[in-house]
Amino acid sequence: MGSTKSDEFSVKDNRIATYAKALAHPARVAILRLLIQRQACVCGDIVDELPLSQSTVSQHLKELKEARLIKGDIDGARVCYCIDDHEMNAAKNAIQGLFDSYEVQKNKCC
Amino acid sequence: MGSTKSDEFSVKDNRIATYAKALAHPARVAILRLLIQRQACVCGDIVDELPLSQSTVSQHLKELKEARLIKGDIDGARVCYCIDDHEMNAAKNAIQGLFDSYEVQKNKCC
DNA sequence: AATATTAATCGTATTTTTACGATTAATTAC
DNA sequence: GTAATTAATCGTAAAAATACGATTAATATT
Repeated sequence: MGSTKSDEFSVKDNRIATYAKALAHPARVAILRLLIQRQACVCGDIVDELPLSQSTVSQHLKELKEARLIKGDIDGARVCYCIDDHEMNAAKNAIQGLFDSYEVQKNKCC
Repeated sequence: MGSTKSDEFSVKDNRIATYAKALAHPARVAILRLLIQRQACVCGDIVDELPLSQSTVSQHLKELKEARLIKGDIDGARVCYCIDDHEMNAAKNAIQGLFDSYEVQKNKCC
């Protein structure tokens, strides 16, 4: 009890939910926005921009990495993060697909 | 400690996060999809379609209502749910806005 | 009026998320 | 080689989400 019954729902709905979950915290949205603006960004710079501790930012980065929306390139002691283009498009299409299906239904005049 | 530091982030990022959170569970995506397909749906019918108890579905409906993505019209003892068109568009635009800003940056050739 | 149906809410257990400080492992600078 | 920097991970506390059964309040049926 308490845990999510993911298996009971369609793969499609789970995919949308997973992508949405990655966007479901303002810190993670802010990180994505930062990476979009700057194309790429070293972890420390992200920490500097956010009102959160290094460890907390690292945790948010991990979640975005697990959702595959970003990837990190190791550059010596630093890690340079950037958007994962392929997965970002997949997320866009998955979420947009839901909104689009709404538009389609809406425009079926009755 | 433990709670989300919403105030520390922009209104824009919080709005995206809030809409995304509403979509961050497959049951809620399934509910939205159902309402899109059928235009409107009585609560009991939604319960019948989902592999969750009545109380759990009610809780998910509450969250979607709080995010304003759906609204419920009372019809006697029943409640008929449907998409809130205005807010659905707002959600679409907010989330799409993030993805679009990525597209724009990406196409700025360098 | 008594009973049945419907959907929200309450209470509760469990899990997950959020957040931080401390530690660790690795690279870099001295 | 030692010290400093960097970022991930560990441990932990607090909060929020998920799920369900039981109860409640309201309408509908008999």
